[in-house]
Amino acid sequence: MATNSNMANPYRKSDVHCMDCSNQLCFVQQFCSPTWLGIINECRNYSFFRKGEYIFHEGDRIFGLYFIQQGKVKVVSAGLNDRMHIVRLATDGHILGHRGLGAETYPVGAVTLEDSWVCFLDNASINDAFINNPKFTYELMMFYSAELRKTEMRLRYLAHMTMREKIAECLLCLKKIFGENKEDGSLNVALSRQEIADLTGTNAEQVSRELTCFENEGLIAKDGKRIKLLDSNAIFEIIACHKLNKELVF
Amino acid sequence: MATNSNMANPYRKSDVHCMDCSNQLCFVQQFCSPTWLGIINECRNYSFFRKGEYIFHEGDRIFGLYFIQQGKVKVVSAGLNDRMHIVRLATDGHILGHRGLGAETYPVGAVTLEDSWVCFLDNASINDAFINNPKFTYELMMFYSAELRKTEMRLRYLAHMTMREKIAECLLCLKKIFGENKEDGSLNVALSRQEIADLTGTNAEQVSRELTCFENEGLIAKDGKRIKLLDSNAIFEIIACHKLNKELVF
DNA sequence: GCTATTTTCTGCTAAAAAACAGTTTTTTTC
DNA sequence: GAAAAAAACTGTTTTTTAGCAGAAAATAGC
Repeated sequence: MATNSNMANPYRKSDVHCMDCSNQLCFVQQFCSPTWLGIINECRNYSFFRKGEYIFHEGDRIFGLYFIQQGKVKVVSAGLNDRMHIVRLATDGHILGHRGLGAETYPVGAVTLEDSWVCFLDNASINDAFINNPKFTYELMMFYSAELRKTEMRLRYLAHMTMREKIAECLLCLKKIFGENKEDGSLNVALSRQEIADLTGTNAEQVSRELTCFENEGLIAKDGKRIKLLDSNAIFEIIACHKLNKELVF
Repeated sequence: MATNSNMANPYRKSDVHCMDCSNQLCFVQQFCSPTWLGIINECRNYSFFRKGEYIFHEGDRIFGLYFIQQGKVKVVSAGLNDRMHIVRLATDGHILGHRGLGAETYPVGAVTLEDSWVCFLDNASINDAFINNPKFTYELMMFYSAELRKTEMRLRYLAHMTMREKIAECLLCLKKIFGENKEDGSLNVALSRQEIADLTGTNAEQVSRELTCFENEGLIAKDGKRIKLLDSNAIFEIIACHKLNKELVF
């Protein structure tokens, strides 16, 4: 519930034109026509969020779509007695606030895991972009369909895996989404034990215990929140019995 | 693993033109131009699947998209030692085989829960339809985005709910998807205890036990596979503590 | 309509996971 | 750099869930 000037008034122009944006993964940059890129550049809002701030809250009215220009975000949903569930993790080029049309409210909230720069496009602009950029609409459809498939697979894994397996799967997912540090090889994201628990549907104690096990088995090295996967193949072996599609999930 | 003539050669023409199809929920009928409806009517394949038959198997190559004209289908994924997981349930107007483009394989299989009639459109036709019907592409994008949101919510529930809660949620979902019989008020779908277990991520014994509890508490009436919800509100109360969005899930 | 087969139910036991509690370590704040 | 606060760790207890087994009921086959 942190307040900052950007939340109250998250409408700031970027000095950089969409055409010159460093984020090559942005759907707008990739699939909108040059003409439209200019239009979108004018109507978009660029804002900065400090670590731990809400980009939007669960229950907020939907005004448009958010594109992560640079940063790391967790998409959360409030659960039983203050318990949070992390629905999804997102980083550079990812989209937040699916289905930014109509007068509905967000079923989830979005909180930054570290300082992040986010572009915002309101419903009207997005709608115009859809009408005038069939390629953009098509690619977004393909993106959602791929995301749906991935989420359906995760649903299956979470329903049938043990704690140990879920935590192993989580570590591989974190590697896939955020990558590893080039210098020391540790995961490019620092989550608390509680956040890993919120992600896997267990509790912080269990995560702590299991990570200690993994370390004793030589699968990982840990230094506080920084975790390094020493043997990804061996970690994958833990969940291999579920016959999951490596290309699909990781 | 049943074999029938339709599986080997599921290419049969329907006597009914797409324009006159009784399924008003079909995306093609709703959002393609009249001209394109004629083209699609010519290139689609209409086939019949008896109860328990596979429409496609996990790992099959993707050749196109399936539209359920009439029937009930479970989308499944094989798990640990013969255990199945039901990823999703589908009925009239629903789409099977997301992302029917490219040379990938299905991450899931589809099995009919009862006799069903299914339309099939191959990749090339679907692609042509996308290019020439922006409205169709747009609506499909919206559909996937809504499905994604629903699946993300389900992911959250399954991660944090107890067995009792999961089974309660499942019953309400079944009511939402298949509706209730007008005559006796029972759910319009007959799943085995094992299938309910595959849907909720538990086992048949647990489901049996919990349904007996629900019956003793006056929440449901059951007669074999036919289940009747006697007090939907009381069932919802079981999961109300998870603060789930009633409109979103049910 | 009877028999065989499958499904469902229910009690019991074993295993897994959650909850609690207290200690240690790390991080934050002044 | 010390004190306070937060996070992480670890042992123990309690609760929940899974697995097994056998009886009862329902369904299918002849």
